[in-house]
Amino acid sequence: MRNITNITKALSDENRVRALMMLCQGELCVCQLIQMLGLAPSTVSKHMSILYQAGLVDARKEGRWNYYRPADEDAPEFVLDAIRWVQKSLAKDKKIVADNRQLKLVCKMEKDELCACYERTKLRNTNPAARESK
Amino acid sequence: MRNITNITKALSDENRVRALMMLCQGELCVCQLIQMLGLAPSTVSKHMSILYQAGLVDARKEGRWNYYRPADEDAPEFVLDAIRWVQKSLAKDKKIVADNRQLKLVCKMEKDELCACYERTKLRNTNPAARESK
DNA sequence: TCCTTACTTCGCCATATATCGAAGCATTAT
DNA sequence: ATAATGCTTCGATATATGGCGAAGTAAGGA
Repeated sequence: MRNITNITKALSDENRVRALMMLCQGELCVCQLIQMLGLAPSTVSKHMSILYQAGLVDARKEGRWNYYRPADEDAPEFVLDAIRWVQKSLAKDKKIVADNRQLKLVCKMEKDELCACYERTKLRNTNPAARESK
Repeated sequence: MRNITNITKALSDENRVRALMMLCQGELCVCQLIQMLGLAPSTVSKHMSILYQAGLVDARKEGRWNYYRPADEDAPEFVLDAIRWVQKSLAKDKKIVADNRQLKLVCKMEKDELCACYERTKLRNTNPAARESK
């Protein structure tokens, strides 16, 4: 029961559903998901851990990057069925189709160009005024 | 997209999932659901309206009774698939099996015996002290 | 006509969730 | 060795959700 509601809870947020659908197009690092969702890194990280806890996605660490992908074939049947249901139900969804289009562009971007999501952090750390305030 | 998350939101609460699974055993009135879930009438009513808004259940009014049942064949495919997924995934769930057992007993109960859920209300209305306090 | 019944709606409260920025933690680059 | 990068964890806050009881409503019965 809890297994099932963990899945439905995980899928009850639009941004998490978008993330899962994007991963169905291919493995992505958190950087790319941040770019695509337009949310703070900490928020995206939280979303991914919820999807992970529900068993809907797998994770892989390579150097500094964390890559996520949908749960693979040896996941429980009810997990795979849930993923298939979302995929089937949203295949033609306007927002999802737009995401997939945008995703292709993001996947072509270089890593340093991509991680513009951290620009604010960079600015703060290299800003003398900000440093003084510590 | 919203259609889909309305469904996952509706299914993200254990009591609503239990209710839906019970309805899969056959149409039930709110009275019976209150008895089975052990929640306040207002709470159960709210839960049913959420399931209804998501399209997961249909409703029928007969006299004073409101009967609910799972969405039928002419509902959208993604709704039917969602119901089938829950049914399949929870067919052997301990809590659901126990519910189904208990449900058989509840279905045999008489209506007045059943609506013990309103006892507190009855007591309040027939209690002179309570009346005076108005 | 007035009461009871079977709900639903409303208003409230406690808890859960989504979001952010700050700080922490590995890993890689300088 | 130190700094930067990519991400996670923490703490705070605003909003959403689940729960209840009181009050409202519509139907049937006395």
